[in-house]
Parts: sequence; C-alpha cells; structure tokens
Amino acid sequence: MKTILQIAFPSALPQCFDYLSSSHIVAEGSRVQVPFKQSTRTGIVISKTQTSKVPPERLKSIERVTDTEPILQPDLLSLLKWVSAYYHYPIGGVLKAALPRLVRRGHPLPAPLIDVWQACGREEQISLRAKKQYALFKRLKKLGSASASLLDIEFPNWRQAMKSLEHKGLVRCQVAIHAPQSTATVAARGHRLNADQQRADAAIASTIHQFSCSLLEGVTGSGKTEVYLSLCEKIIATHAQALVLVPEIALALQTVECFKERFGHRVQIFHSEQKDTDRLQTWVNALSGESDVIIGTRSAVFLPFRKLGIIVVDEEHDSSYKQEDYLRYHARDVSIMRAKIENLPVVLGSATPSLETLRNAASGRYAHFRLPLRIAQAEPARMQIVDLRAKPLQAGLSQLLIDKIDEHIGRGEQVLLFINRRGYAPVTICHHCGATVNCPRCDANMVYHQSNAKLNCHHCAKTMPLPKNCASCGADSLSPLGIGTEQIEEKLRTLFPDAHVLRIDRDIMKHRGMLEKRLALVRSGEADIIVGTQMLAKGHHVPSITLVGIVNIDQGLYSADFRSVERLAQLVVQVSGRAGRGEVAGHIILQTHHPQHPYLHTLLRHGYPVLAKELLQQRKTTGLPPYTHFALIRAQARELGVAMNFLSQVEKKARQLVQHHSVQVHAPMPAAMEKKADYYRASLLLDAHEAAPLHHCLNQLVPTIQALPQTRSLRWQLDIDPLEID
DNA sequence: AGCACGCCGACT
DNA sequence: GTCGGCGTGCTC
Repeated sequence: MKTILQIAFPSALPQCFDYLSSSHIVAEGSRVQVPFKQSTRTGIVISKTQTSKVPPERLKSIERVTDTEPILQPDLLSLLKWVSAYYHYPIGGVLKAALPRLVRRGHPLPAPLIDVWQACGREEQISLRAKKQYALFKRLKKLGSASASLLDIEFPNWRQAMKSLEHKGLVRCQVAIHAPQSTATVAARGHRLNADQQRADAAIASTIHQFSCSLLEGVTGSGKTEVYLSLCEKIIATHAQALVLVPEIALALQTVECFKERFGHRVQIFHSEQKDTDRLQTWVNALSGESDVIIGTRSAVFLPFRKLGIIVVDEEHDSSYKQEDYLRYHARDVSIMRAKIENLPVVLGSATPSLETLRNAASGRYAHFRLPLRIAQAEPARMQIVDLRAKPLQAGLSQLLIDKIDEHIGRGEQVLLFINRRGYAPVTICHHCGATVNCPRCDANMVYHQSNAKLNCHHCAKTMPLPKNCASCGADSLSPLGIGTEQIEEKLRTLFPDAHVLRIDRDIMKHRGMLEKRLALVRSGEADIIVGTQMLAKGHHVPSITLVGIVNIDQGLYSADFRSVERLAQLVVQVSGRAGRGEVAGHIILQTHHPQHPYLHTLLRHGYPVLAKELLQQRKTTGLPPYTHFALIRAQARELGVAMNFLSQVEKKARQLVQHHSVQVHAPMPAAMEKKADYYRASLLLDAHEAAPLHHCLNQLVPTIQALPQTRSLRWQLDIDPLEID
C-alpha cells in the first residue's frame, strides 16, 4: 500500500494537502518541495496515512525532500499539533508562527556556527571618520570577545563595520566551543546560593528528567536569576540545552549578561527584531545542539532544540507572552505543554505571579518556592499614598511628590515617574464649545505629541497637524486636557532645570537603538529623573533609583477590564522593585483620588500575595478566569451591523451545539471602542467551568463558522483564554 | 493565502 | 469595441 503524506504549508491555508511520497523515504516533520498549482512550494510533513479523501489519480508526488534530517522532532511536532488543536487554528498557521521566514521559504539550512569576535589590533589604526568601527572596536576590546547575539543588541548593523575591521586585520573571528564546567570549577567559582535559593534549586534539580512545573516567587533582587543559572548549569552539564523566555529582549539585557558571564558565548538570543539570516543561524544552532542556552521572546518557545533540558519563563505574569494577532497563543502555557511533552522541568519566575499561576500553585499542581530575601538590601521599599483630592497639581504632580523629587535628586539619587499615557495630553478639547478632536478612523481621541508636533491616534496609524480652529464651532481655543509622559517631562525640565530628565516610552522605540541608549543612561546614573510608561516596570534593578512615583493609579482601580486590579498591583510591586540603594530603602509614592480603596489598602498593608488571594476569591464567586475558561470570538467589519449579524448567527449555531449548561453562550456585544481603523468591532463570549466541554463545542463550532457565507466579507478570530474580553 | 476565472462599467 | 474592477472558488 502506498504511503500518503499529509503536508501543511506554513501559511494561512486552512487545511493540509495529501501527496504521494513516490520513492522517497520521508519522516514526519521533514521539509519537502511539492508541486502546488503551477509552482513548487515548501511544505512540512505533518503525518503519514494510507488513505486520502482526494481520489488517487489526483494526488501528486513530492518533488524532493529538502533536508537530510527532519527539521521538527516528533515531540516538537506534537507540540505544534497541540497548539493547533487548543487554539483551534490551522496547523499551517501554527507553522507560520513557529518557523523563521527563511525556514518556511525552503531556504537551505546553514552549518551550525557561533562566531565570536576578538580585537587584535590598536584603535589608532582606525580612521577617525569611521565612528561605527571605532565604537565597535573599543567595545570589543573592553569585552575581550563577543558573540554575534551580544553585538546585535548594542550595535544595529554591526556586521558591516566588523567586515571592514576584519579586512584591516583588527579583529578576528573564532568559533565558540562547548565547555561544560566540571562541578569542581563551579564550586571554586563560588556561586553560592542562600537557603531559599538552594531549596528551590535542589527540589527542581532532583527531578531533572521528568515534567515538573515550579513557581519561583521572589521580588527583584531576591536572586531568581541565580536559581535559573544554577539549574541551567546542571542541565548543560548533561549536554542538554536550556530555553529562557523573557518578555522583551531589550529589557532583559542584564539577564543576558548574567548568562553570558556564566556560560560564555554558547548563550544566544532569539527575537523577532533580528535579521532573517541571524534568526536562521540561531535556529540551526538550536537544532544542531550548538547553543547551550537560548534567551528569547515568546516565539522562541517553538525553537527546535536538539535536546531541550529545561524551560525558564521569566516574569511569567507579563502580558507580552500572549500573541495578540493571528495565532493567539500564550508562550507560558505553550512552555508548560512543551515541558509535559518532552518530560522536563519548567520554571515560572515572577515577583508578582499571575492569578492563573497562583491558583495552580495553591492547588498543588505546581511546586511553589518563595525567595523572600532581598539580597544586599536591609529594608523593603516604603510605600506612601498621596491623596490628590482638592490638591493643586502641576502637570499631575502633587507638591509632595515634587518636593520628594527635589530631595532625592539633591542627594544625587535617581527618580522614576510612571504615567500610563504616551504623548503630551490624551485629549485636545475646545475651550469654547467642549468638542474634542477625534480620530476620523477610530472612536478615540487624537493625542498631541510634541515629538512630531502632530495629533496622533494611538489605535491606528493616523496623524494630523494640530488644527488652528475647532472643527465644530470654529473658535481658536483648542487646548490640551489631561497629562501624558511628554507633558510631565516638560514640566520637570522647568521645575528642575539642572536635572537630566529622560523619557522612556513606546514612542522612543521608533528610533532604532534609542531604548538601549536611554536605558544605558539610566544605568550609568547620568539620568536624574526618568519619566515613562508601563514598559519601564519591566526593566531591571537600577541601584541608584531611590524614589518611584506613580502619577495616577485611578484607572487601574476603576476599569471595566476584569484584570485591571491584578495588573495595577503587579505594576506597583514591580515598580517598588526598581527602588532602593544598598541599605537605603526605596520610597514609593502612589498618587490617587481614591486613597480609601480597599484593594489599595490590602496591597499596601498585606502585600501582593494577600491581595492576589482576595482577587482569586472574587474571580471564583463572579465566575471569571482562572475559575472559568473563556473563548472569545471577535469580528470586524466596515459596518457594525455586519459584525453583529455575523455574531448573532454564530451565537445561534453555538446554542444549537451546546448541550446541558456545560458551556455558556453570551450575547454578542459591540466593543467598548466600536470603531477602530475604520472597522467596527464586536465580540461573542463563550465560557465554561471546565475546559473540555468548551473545546468540544469549539471543535464543532469553528468549522460551522468557517462555512458561514458572511465569513468572506468580514474578519473574525477566535481568542482562547483572552486577556481582555472587549 | 494567492491566483485564476468570470462577468459588468469607463476609456483609447 | 477593450481594460480592469474585485466576487468566487480551488489548490492534494
């Protein structure tokens, strides 16, 4: 009997295609070149069968097998199939998310290689005009040697400059070699763990060849990284590899450096901003076993390790682990499934674990280790609430906060200010008639930004010049309303003319390398006052920051989003981890109009774990995740009616499918922001106490939806375990 | 997803 | 009379 290969194309094509293997011997997980329509395409063999729904005379044969070995080992292929089933997403689309572009396109795999660069000349030999070369050379000299992935972070487009330097004979390239440290060397190096770290390390390491999931809960500076390092060291000693997931690579530089210092050049990084060829090389290095540790962002969870030994998910509560477009997977959850499939330990680290993870820890499903000690820090940060009611404010800052800033920078210490609004002011309002300037494409305000001197929409790409006159009454009295990062930056410059004020938000990321540059200024202590958004909370410990102000926490306390309090609490705790120098306790100031809010009190008096317990209890009684499983169907169309009609149709079909009351089908709802980028949005929520009936229902519902005729004229997505249900 | 096929409006 | 608009349907 002839073998039939089910082949998926790494694209949005919704189904697999059957091919004959001809005389080839093909393993599952192999890349193959196949005739498709009039051309040849690269596909992946998903499974082998004997039968096909397609009549045999219409089956074509594969042209050739692309590689000598399958690129996906059985375990990884199983994981991808699980992702496809769990998120109800075609396997081709999963492959698209999981494989680097060049692999998808059938590019031949390069030989495994980790190149390490070394300086071997004197800087006088570089012409003064070659600034890039000079900077690169000096850095290299300081580091001694550096691998590509390290240089990547600091020097965008470094390869060109390096080529020139190599030509002049000023640098040379070597290959990193695997050098596992003997236990004796490790002990001699004195990587001593404290009692709490040791307990976690020993417990996790004791079952290194079987699945376990452990929560490592500890504040910044409690030494989570030391535990990761110790575990990875043990894994590498068994010639297995380690995967370390981080929310954002630019903000994980300190972690990367710790790993480089400990394990040398066979530590590599992997993230979506890398060049295609670099990503491919790292991917191949994982596959061949060339790299020992890979530190990467969420898509790294799909790397084809030759022999994976451990997965670490750092800052597991971070929402950037959830992909928010096409395949809406959660890299933390995928990590846990990967660890299960491959029988290895997974470690979830956070100072502020997600409620999902805390519930699993409390129920005993995960091991729970706490690292309460703050290394080299006597006192925890002191938190203070400032009641904003009826107080005069300058750009949203109370006098008390301004005085404190003055005091701290006067002592040569650094200050961090958080405000979750980019731009100058969130609203531009007409002082004459009260009309606001809105985005023509979205139901949202236009936000004035000084950086481009324009009004920008934060929900689409729309920008416009600031109009002179109000569009509805014609008066020339448009004025900014509310406070954004830029306005605080400006105010601080006038209040503290001698201080070095630095702003860090998404806007500065438009310029390549700017974030890294500014973070370096923070770390070197040159910046006195740092103003920024949420993203600053993810940065690492900066020892000379002693004061942190959160300009306004009220939105976090009163938001329609059921996760907003959890997120606010995480922010506050993460932020307090940024403050404090040596024996000097950090000072945290929270500005609010609701100083009596019960959650705020719980957080300040009893800390995150107690608040989390309260929030979990509340989620339980109100039937919210993690006690209820959510699936959200979103629809977008040029008219609201089209989206709503479609969802009503889906609702009807869903109700037909649901037996008993195991799955609840809610009514379709327009999104809070109905129109975004000229599309009207609406959503339909399904929930269930247990995951199984929900997925059972979706297994039938999704094909039904695909068959609906409206599906051609509108966009829709299914979001499993959505972070937001709007 | 692409890409061809197919049937109706404004142009050299 | 054509060129081309994107609606529909197929790819093993």
